[in-house]
Parts: sequence; C-alpha cells; structure tokens
Amino acid sequence: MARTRNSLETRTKLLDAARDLIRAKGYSATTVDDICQAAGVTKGGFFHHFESKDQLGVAAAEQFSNMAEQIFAAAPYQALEDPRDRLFGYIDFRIAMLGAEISQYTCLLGTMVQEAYATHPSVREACDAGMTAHVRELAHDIEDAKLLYAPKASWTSESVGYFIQSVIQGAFIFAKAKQSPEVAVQSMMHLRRYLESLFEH
Amino acid sequence: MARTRNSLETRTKLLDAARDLIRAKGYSATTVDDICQAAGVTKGGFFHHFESKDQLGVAAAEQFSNMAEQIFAAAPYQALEDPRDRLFGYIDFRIAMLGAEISQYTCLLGTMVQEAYATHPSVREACDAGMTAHVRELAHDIEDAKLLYAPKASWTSESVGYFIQSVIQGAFIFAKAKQSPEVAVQSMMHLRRYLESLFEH
DNA sequence: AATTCAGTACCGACTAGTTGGTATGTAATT
DNA sequence: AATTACATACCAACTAGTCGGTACTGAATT
Repeated sequence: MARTRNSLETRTKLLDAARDLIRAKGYSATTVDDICQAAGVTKGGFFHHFESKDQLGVAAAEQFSNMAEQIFAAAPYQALEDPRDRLFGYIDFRIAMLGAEISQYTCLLGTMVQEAYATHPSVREACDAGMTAHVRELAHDIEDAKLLYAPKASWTSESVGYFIQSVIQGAFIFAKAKQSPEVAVQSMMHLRRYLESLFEH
Repeated sequence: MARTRNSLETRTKLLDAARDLIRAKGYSATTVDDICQAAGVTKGGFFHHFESKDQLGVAAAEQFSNMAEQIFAAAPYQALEDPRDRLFGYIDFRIAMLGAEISQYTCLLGTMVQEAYATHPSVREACDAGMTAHVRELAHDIEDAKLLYAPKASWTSESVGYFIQSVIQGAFIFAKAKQSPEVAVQSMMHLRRYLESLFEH
C-alpha cells in the first residue's frame, strides 16, 4: 500500500472510521485499534494525529457537526422562499433520510453524549456544542416563520428547535431498538402535525 | 456489614448497582468489577448469579421495566376517571420527575439500547421489550381518550404512545448534553400542547 | 437431639486476552 | 538538515470469565 503520505487524508480517514464505528458500537466499545484497522492506519499514526481517544471523540463530534451543517445547507428545501416551507422541508428531508441504513442516519452526537456525559467532559461539551449549533440554525427559520404566521404565540423558536431535535433523537432510539425506522417515521409525522398546528391561523 | 446470606437480596443489590452505573457511564464502560464493588459482592458472587455480563444486562433491563411499571401503576394520576386526564397526569408526572437528579430520571433501556443494538442482540431485545410494554400500557389510556374525544382521528393510539416516548427519550439526551433538565421540561411542554390539540374539539 | 450430608451462596486468586498509550525507528517531504 | 508522517514493538493496567475452595442452610438419618 504505497499510500500517498497525506496528513489531512489520513486524519479524515480516522475520523470517518471513528464516526461509523461509534455510531454502530458506541464510544466505549469502539477501541483505538478498531478505528486504526478500519482506517488502515497503525497505532503510531493514530496518536500522531490525536493526543488521546477522548480528543478523537471531540474531533469526531466537530467533524460530524460540520458534515451535518453542509448536508442541510445544501439540501434542496433551502431554496424555498417561505421560512415555514423551509421548516417543513427540513422535516420531510429528515423523514426521507430514514429510508437509508440505520448506521447512515443516526446521530453521532446523540449516541456519544449518552455514554460520555458524566465521564468524558470534553466529549460531552463537543456534543452539546454541535447539537446546539444545529438547533440555532433551525431556529432562524422557525423565528422567521413565527413572525409571519404566529406572531403572538407564546412559545419561543429556540424551544421549538430543541423539541424537534428531541423527537428526532428519540426516534433514533426506537429505530435502533426495533431495528426498523417505522416507528421513527410515524413519530416524525406527529412532529410535522404539531408544527402545522403551531403555524396555522 | 451484616453478612446476610440472602440470594435474592444479593441479586437485587447487583441489579441496582448495575442500573445506577450503566445509567451514568453506559453499558460498555461499566465493568463487572465496578458492579461488584458497588454492590459489595465479589466476582465469584456475580457469576454465581449471572452467566455473563450480557445476561446481567438483560436482567437489569427486565428489572428496570418492572420497577417502572410499579411506579406508574402507583402514581396518583391513575385514580383519575377520565382517560384523557390520566394521560395528562402521566405527562405532568414525567415533567415533575425532571426535578430530581439526572441519574434518577433517565431511562436505562434507552441508554443501553443505543450502545447495544448492533452488538448485543439479547440486550437490545430486552430493551425493546421493556419500552414496548410501557408504550402498550400508555396506549390503553390514549385509546380510551380517543374514543371519547377524537373518535374520527386518523392517528393510531399506538403511534401516539411511541411519539410520547420518543420525545421523552430525546429530552433525556438533551438533559445529559446540557447537564440541566431545562430543555427537557420545555420539550415535554410542547408534547403536552400537542396532545391537547389531539383531544380537543 | 445430634449427626450427617448434599446443595446453595459466596469468596478471591488466577488467566488469557485486550486496553489506551509510549518509545523508538525510518522513509518521505520541506 | 530538519521536520513531518507515519510504522513497529512494546507495556502496565485492566477486562470478562474460571476455578478450587469455604461457610452456611436445611432436610434426612441416626
């Protein structure tokens, strides 16, 4: 394997491997050796790029957050002019994602923070930062939609953003438990109905 | 240390220790030695009661499920006559629970299944069974409330039951990420508002 | 009532394999 | 020549699980 000696490429390979393995097995059960093998790198290479396993966890959370931002920024619904339409576009987009493999649509941050919140502070913080950033992004459209369709409503757009993410995270748990996205899809449909009720008049 | 030589008591101690440790650190990060130490039992004692760590995981899930059933069966809202009132009683009860310590209100099943779904089939199954049983219990009241207040609605009570649990599970993730139940409370308030909209006329 | 004895509950030292991390070497790039 | 980007070999601590042994129990036998 006369691999091109490309630092960034190796780092990315390690982060991608970590993302996939942690999504499937969790943070603790994923070993550094697992990640190295999946990325085709040796231990020495791993610790050249990351000081510790925890630091890799933080970096993986950051990379996942960036990847998510790009995916949603590039999604077709962003072209819609009405903020309410963009919001429903987001929900429908996430429902459509449930058609892929479980390992493709679950959230690395939600998975990691469950295990790490009490024992790996830096990882917890990185997961929180990533999820909060995503909610903030969403909250823009919610706020704009509120001004147009529900200016007098008592709820805050931020809380609606967190509610949406809670439903999605919870739906992932059931998709994993049932090994099928069916329940998750139905939950997201309920979520959609609720959002419709918030913006009707 | 009263050397009570009581099989059931020792087993319960092990299961209680497992429940608390796994809720805090996750399934993989919780070692058999951890559990033994917390329960005041040696390794020999542990493996006298459980064939393997996985089997303990299954037993812990079952015990947690039973404990939950008892708690909700004994909750004050069960005395209400109107099924819709009981449903809102359940939601309010769960919101009130968020006032306790994080480690007291999070769900062992949701925590375990995230890590175990792909790698520990027996644990995944036990978690699924426990969560499904809880939804089924909830769905009774939802069904009765539907017959009274929304007989023509197109949604199924089962799907509403799963939706409720999804919100709750997702709320736990944010409580862990933020180390505060604030967001979780607000999400459950949104959930309550949605349920109100389902049963109004 | 005392003795036997089989079974249960538990102990703690041990093992084979795994863990995150390190120390050192070396070929490629700058 | 110096630095970077890895590879290899290694380690101390930890991992789930084993195994021979011990203490206690309760029922049957004496």
